[in-house]
Amino acid sequence: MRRGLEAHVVGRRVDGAEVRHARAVRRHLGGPDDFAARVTGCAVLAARRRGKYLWLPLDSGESLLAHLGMSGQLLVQPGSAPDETHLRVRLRLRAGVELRFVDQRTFGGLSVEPDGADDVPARIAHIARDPLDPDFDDAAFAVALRRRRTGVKRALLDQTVASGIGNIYADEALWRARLHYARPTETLRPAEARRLLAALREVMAAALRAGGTSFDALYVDVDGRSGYFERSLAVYGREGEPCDACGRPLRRDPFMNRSSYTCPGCQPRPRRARW
DNA sequence: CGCGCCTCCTGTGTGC
DNA sequence: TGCACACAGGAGGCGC
Repeated sequence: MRRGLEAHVVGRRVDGAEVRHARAVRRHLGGPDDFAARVTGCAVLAARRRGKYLWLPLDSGESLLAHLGMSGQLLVQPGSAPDETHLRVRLRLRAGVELRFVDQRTFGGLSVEPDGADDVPARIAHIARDPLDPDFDDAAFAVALRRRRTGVKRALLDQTVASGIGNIYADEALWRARLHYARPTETLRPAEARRLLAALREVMAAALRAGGTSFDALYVDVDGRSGYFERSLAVYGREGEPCDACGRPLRRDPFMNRSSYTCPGCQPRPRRARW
């Protein structure tokens, strides 16, 4: 998504903005009209990402911050294209081209934010670097993990420990690292923390190469194209199917009002479990 | 202060 | 056939 914005949006000026659903800009403190006023007339200088947040630094000194939530899309569309059913915000870039925020479930949203330290909007200063970031601190990650008093998957989903990891990539990385999701973080040995970090990087890099994980038409890039990483999933969504490593049937457990997928052979539940 | 539960939202699939 | 409900889940707020 970020690469698509870099190719199609960076260097353009926003000629106009239309907020069609106020909830899509609920994190913008000034409200929908202020949002539209703050993006209109601004040129887009870059396309940046930290974890699951994307932002476009503007020549006004502020940034247009986006989170896609579960179902959000940023689409570059000709203005002549019919409005999508769940079109929430329309930005007119130049004659005939629009950047559209489309979001069925409206968990995502846009806002205009002042910058903070490290060229990151102050609003997301609490979001850690993601494991593919060149400045990610491996040793600090291991320390932060061990300091937590919770299960390892809960810690992975906490974006202040490391970012960019959601339910799918957590399950895939834990399987590769042969760790159960309920393993207490404080019992992780240094070698296990290193194995987990390496697995996270493998999964995230492979998913990026594949263009992301697209279960249906909701998960697309700015051109509306799906990724194909779901074909490479080892455990997620594969309840009852044989484990690629040992052949035992994969299991699904309820976890935090969602699901965790594990191999009972490769990832035995720890005697002391936290979840 | 830190952990963990709850809520927001809508479309799809399933079971009765 | 139609209704009810489970499920998908990121993240912030808040209770303990």
